[in-house]
Amino acid sequence: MRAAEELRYLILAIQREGNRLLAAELREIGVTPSQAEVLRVLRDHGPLTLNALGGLLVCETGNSPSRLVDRLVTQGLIQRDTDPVDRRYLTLSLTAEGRKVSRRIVAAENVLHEAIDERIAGQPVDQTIETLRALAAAFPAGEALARRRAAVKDS
Amino acid sequence: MRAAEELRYLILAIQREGNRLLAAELREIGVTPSQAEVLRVLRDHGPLTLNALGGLLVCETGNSPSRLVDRLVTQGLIQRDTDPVDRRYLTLSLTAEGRKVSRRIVAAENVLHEAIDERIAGQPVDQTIETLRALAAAFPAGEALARRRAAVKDS
DNA sequence: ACGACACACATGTCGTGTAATGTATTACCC
DNA sequence: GGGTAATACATTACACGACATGTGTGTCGT
Repeated sequence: MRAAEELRYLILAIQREGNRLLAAELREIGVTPSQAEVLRVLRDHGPLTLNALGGLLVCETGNSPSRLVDRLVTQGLIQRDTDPVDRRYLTLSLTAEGRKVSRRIVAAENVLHEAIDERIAGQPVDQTIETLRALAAAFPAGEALARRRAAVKDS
Repeated sequence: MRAAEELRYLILAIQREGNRLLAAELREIGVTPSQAEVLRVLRDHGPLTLNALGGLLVCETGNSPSRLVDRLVTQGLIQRDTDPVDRRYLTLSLTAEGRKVSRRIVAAENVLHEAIDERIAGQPVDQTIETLRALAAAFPAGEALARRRAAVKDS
């Protein structure tokens, strides 16, 4: 099998399985992996407009994550206010409940991350990350990651 | 950011973007990336039952890919017959049209694979693949890939 | 000032991806 | 042989993910 093809299928397989495992960890918290990412981004990067949030998400490239946010508002985890000076913009922020849930999400993610750490122990992980960064760099979702790294560095 | 977390998001980003690019290539052929995988597997691994097909797919782990096959049958790309000796089983095979489409799919995939090759040129790809194989090995979807490799080797 | 444009967000539609449940068919065991 | 369990597949329900399109809201040129 061609290297690019194997890479593609490996990445697909790992992504699916990681998502499944994370979903299982998050189930009792009552959020999905995508919803968890929104809460994590909102917790780490302050109040955001919908587009700014979308720009920091790896899931849901392209369009604004209106519906993703909808469900979190319905669950009382996110507060959504329209900006009074420019009524086109939303201001999204975590509610108290949302902050509480985001702490549990971090714990659930850590369970997955430790499972990953075990599986890749002894492998050249830094090399691998560098290769994958090169692959992701040109893509919108890769840029979202880079923006998050930059924002963390600033703070 | 922790290595496991960065790995997770990189893999998510690359998978999304790869899927988007492949979907764009496949659009004019009229199939989705998942449908393309079914046609490829069916082309490479002869007639299969639904469960056997599911065992070779990286997309759609777990359940039997009934719906996925449904649409391909509707499009006239797959022939679905019930096994006469054990009527629980299906026999899935490509139609003539399905074989024609599968050839166009290979060409579309090659466009993506060449784009990937360009992006990872100069990177230690073999190392990366080995690391990802270690990560995928324990998972059902990873086993699907291993089964496909084994089946190709046999033939 | 007003009309075209640009911008932010919302909505509709289609095809997954996953889990849970239902249904038909065969195998097993007494 | 008849009832029960196992097996293969189908169906349902929910939430995405992507694309296209719609709807308010503000900006800018004239």
